[in-house]
Amino acid sequence: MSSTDDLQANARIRGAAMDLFGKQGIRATTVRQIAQAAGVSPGLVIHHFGSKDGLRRACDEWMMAQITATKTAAVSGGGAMEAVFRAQNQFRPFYGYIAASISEGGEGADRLFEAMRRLTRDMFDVGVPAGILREPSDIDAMSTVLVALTLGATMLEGQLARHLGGEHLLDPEVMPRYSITATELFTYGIFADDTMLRQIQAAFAKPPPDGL
Amino acid sequence: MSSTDDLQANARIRGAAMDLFGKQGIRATTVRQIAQAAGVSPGLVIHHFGSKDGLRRACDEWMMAQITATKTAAVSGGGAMEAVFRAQNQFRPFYGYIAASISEGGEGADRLFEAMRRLTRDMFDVGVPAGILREPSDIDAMSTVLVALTLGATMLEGQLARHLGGEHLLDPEVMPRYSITATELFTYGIFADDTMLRQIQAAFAKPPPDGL
DNA sequence: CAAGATATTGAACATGAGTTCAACCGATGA
DNA sequence: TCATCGGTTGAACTCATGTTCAATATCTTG
Repeated sequence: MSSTDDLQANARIRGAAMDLFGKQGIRATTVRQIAQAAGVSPGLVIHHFGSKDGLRRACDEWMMAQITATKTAAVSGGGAMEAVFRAQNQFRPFYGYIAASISEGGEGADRLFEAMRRLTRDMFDVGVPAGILREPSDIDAMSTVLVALTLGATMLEGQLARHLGGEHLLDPEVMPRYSITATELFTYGIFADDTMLRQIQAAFAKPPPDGL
Repeated sequence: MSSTDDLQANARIRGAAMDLFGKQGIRATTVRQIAQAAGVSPGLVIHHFGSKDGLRRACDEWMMAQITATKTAAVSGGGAMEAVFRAQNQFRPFYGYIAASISEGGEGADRLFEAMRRLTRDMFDVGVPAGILREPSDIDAMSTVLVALTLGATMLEGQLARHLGGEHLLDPEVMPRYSITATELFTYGIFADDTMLRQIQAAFAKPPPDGL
C-alpha cells in the first residue's frame, strides 16, 4: 500500500464485490462484472485478491472486522431494549451478502452463521434478565432457529416485498407492514394456545413420527 | 411417446433434476450430472426438454401438478388440526427444490411462493374459526411472512442441522429439537410482553425511523 | 534523477458447461 | 422383410468465465 489510491482500488473492488455478491449471488457474479463496477480491469481483481474465492474471503474478513468493531459498542450501549434492537441492526447492512454467502455454502458461511447465532444468544442473555424476552426452554436451539428464520426471510426479500406491496424490504410501504407483522408473530405467536406445542412434545417424547 | 420406456426416461431425467436441483442448487447442477444420475446421455436431456431451462420449467410444472393434485384431498380431509399439519407437510417433499428454485429467482419462483402463501392463508381461514390459530391483525402479511420464514429456514437446512447436532433436518436427533423449538416460538413468541410490539406500532404510526 | 517496485491493463489461455448434430439402434407397421 | 420414425448416443462446437502473462504506467525511495 503506497498511497491512498491503492487502498481505494482495493476498497472499490471489495465494495463492488460485496454489492454484486449480495444482489446476484456469489456464483452468479463474474469477475468481469466486479471489475467493471469498480472501474478496473479483470486482471487487477485477481492481482489484488489472488482469485475470485480469495476476493470472497476478503469480503468475509472485512465484514467480520466491521461487525466485531461495532459489536463492543453495541453491547456496552444503553438499555437492554436498545441492545435487542442493535443486535438485529448489527448485520442489516450486510444481510444481502450474508444471505448469498451462506446460501452458497463454503467455509465462510459457517463462521458467519455461528457469529450471528452467538450474537442472538447474547441478545437472550441480556434480554431475559431484563424482562424483555421470554426464556426459551432450549436457548441454543431458539437462537439457531431465530437466526435461520431471520436470515432466510432476508434471502426471500424480493418475494416478501412483492407480496407486501413494494420492491424492497426497506421501502416505506413495505417495512412497517413487515416489522409489525414479524413483531406480532414474535410477541403472540400464531397458535391460540399451547395445544399444538404439547402435542408435538408428546409426539417426540415416545415414538418418532413426523412433526412441524 | 411410444411405449413405457420413453416415459420412464422422461421421468428419470425429471426426477434426477429435481433431486440435484434441490440438493445443489439449479445453477450449480450441470446437465451432465443430471444425465449421469438418470443413466442417459447429456444430449437426451436436451432432446426431451429443449434446454436446461426447459427442464427446470418442466420440474416446476410437474411439482405444481403434484401439489394441486393432493391439495383438494388435504382440504377435504379430517379436522382443522390435521389441516394445519397437512398444510405444512404439503410441500415438504419439494422443499429442497422449492428453496433452490426460489432463491435463484426466475418465473417459476413467483408462482411457487404465491401458491405456498395462498395455502398458508387457507390454513388461517380454517384454523382461526376452529380456535387453533390466533387471528393475526394483518392476515395476508402474516401468511407471507410465515412462508418466507419457513422457506428460508429450509434453505438454511444445513446450518440449522449442524447447530442442532446433526446433518439434516430429518435426522432423529435434529427434528425433535427443531420442531419443538419452532412450535414454542410460534406458540409463545420470544417477547415477554407486548412492549416491543406497541413500540414498533407507535414508531411507524407517525415518523418513519428504523425497526425490526 | 535514477531505479526498482507496485499498480494496472488488455489480450490470450484453459476449462467447463450448454447445446448441436450426424449417426445408430429398436420397435412398429405395411 | 424392409422402411420409417422416435429414442439415444457421443463427439464436436460455442461461448462464458476464471486465470495468466507480458507490457506499460505510476509511484516510492535512495
